[in-house]
Amino acid sequence: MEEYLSQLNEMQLEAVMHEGSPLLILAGAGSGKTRVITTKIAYLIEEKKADPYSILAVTFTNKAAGEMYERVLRMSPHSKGVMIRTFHSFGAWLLRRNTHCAGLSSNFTIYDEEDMVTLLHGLYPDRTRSELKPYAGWISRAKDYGLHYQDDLYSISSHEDFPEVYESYQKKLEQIGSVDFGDLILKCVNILANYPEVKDRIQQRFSTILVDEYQDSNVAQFELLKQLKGDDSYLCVVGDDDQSIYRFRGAEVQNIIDFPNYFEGTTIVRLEQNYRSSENILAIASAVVDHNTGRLGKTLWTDKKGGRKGILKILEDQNQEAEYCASVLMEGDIGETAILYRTNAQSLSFESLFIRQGIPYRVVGALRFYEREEIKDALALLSFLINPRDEIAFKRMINKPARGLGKKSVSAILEHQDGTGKDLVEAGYAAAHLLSSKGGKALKGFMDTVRATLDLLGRIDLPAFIERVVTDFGLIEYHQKQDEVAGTQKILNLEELINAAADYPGNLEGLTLFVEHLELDRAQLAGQEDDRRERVTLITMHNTKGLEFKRVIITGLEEGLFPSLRDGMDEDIEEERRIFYVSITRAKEELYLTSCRRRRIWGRTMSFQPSRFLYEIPSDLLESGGFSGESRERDFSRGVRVFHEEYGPGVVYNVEYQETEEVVFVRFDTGFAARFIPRFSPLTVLG
DNA sequence: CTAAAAACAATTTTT
DNA sequence: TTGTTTTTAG
Repeated sequence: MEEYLSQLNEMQLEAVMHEGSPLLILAGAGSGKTRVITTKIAYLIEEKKADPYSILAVTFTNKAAGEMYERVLRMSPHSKGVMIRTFHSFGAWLLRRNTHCAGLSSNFTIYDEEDMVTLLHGLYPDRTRSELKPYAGWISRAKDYGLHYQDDLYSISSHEDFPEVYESYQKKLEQIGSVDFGDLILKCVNILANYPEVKDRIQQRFSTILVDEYQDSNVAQFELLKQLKGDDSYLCVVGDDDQSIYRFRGAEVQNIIDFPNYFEGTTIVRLEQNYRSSENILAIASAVVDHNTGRLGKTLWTDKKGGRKGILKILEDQNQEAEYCASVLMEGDIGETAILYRTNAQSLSFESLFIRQGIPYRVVGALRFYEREEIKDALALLSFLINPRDEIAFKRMINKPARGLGKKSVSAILEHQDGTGKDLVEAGYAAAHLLSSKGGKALKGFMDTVRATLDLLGRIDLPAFIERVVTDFGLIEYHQKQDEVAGTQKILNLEELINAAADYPGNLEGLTLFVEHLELDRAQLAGQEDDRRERVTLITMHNTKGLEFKRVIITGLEEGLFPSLRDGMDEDIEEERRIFYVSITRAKEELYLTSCRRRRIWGRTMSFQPSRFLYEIPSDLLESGGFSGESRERDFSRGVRVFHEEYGPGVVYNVEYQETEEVVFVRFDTGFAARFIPRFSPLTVLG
């Protein structure tokens, strides 16, 4: 322990040794905050003889939780049993142990946003999924803010019918016996608030609570923290307002500012020495984030003087961008390089080039394994076995593959179930006689398979069980055909799913846990081989939080893509800028920035201007000089004001390329819209 | 009821 | 452009 403590600087040591009052650590990027937390946990156990079971540490991704646990285990031999989880996974844990307080059955399943939309669609069949999608978003957001359907929801959505949609959604969800992500937090808050005996038990168990990435906690999570902290509990949170990048998900920076107000006597420790990046890279990051207002403000410094300047490259299109990245990879350590992008879809051009050139890569959390059709199918079957009231899972799988049970059969079963409190297996058997003899037989067959497979649970190991499930319900055969027709590899994915179950016990608890982990962790199976050496990392900017690489290439620095422009509110731009800040500060030694003039989106080639962020980097920090000081180029691009001799002033709302010809779409102030080929038409850009 | 055709949705970021 | 869902014709 001595050795670990001796590696810390003065402020870090203060944070580790601190005890008593609540502690707020304001930790800049690369200032060793994870080291501080892990050392603090190890110190509590080894030096202060704290019981590992009394310590709860909360992080924001499962990956971070796993890494933190590993590190603690390495430092402290007695630390087995420390609970390190994400907020949501902790919520699921607490909820499963107290289902009776929340009106849930013990084996609830967890719905993601797609399932939410499906449920809403079942409730409002006349509306399209895309009409209902915003409602799902608003419900999630409302829950992030701790709001129930009885509360004033105007701040979430001013839509007249939102409260009633939320209400019917919530009631349906509870009837089915499932929860969504928001419920994992909200229901816990309710239980702790309404059941003092549960609250006492939990507060007594977790006398020490630590929260990482506190700037990304939302209001509901803050409420949960307040409930969890007893009079004698020790609470320590670590955060950086400049790295708050989940506002869209309800993250509330205000939580940091409010922390000392709510928890009286809070001690604040600042960590401002950066151990990761060179002086130049840090200067770029600081220059950029300086453009934000409303920061708590802190000055990062490093003793790694100088270093290489940033390298900015303007490319024609995404293919050139990928080729440029490949050339950068060739001249350095591939395993220590990461390619960052704003949207998952951007990984495609890199992947296809790297496959052709044989460059080894790994994609972090992309094309979400668990969102694939076959995986969701298998998961739906398993969910239905766990919770036979799960209507969403039931509807998805009852006629897949086709067994002659269509809409009519489904509504017959549901009607039969209505109000009886029966689960869908009972209701299915009971409703079988209402169908045609063929349909009744098929329905009984399905339900028999349900019972027969459930009977196997506990007798064979979990991978074998899941294999039986996907085989016996005909899923393997179904997707095998699909594979042959479409040349996909769905069977391979199903096999991967089966293998992933190997670490779980072959009983109902094991199965429930397995499904829960898949639901809570999108990246579960995607990044299996974790050895970083020899592979370049392809990753979204959001996913890089907490990671570091010698060389970082930030791609797609184009206005409209990054910053992503939706409605262009200032607050949104500031969040985008923080995302840029997070991205830059991942780099230890070299930072590359690329921007394309054209990019193919949805099969259409669109023209882009360089990101405004590039103009915020001082020229002397970039090797080839930068844009700063230059005024942004005035050319035909989205949002630019133009003038036409005949139609007057207007705004460009789109630019496309047809072959090599630039086509500009203009909406004039009169309301008239038209397209022009600038080479031929009298269109001028207004200054 | 099934299979083919047409319509629709996706590209912001994630637990 | 791509894959999935809904509509339609048989």
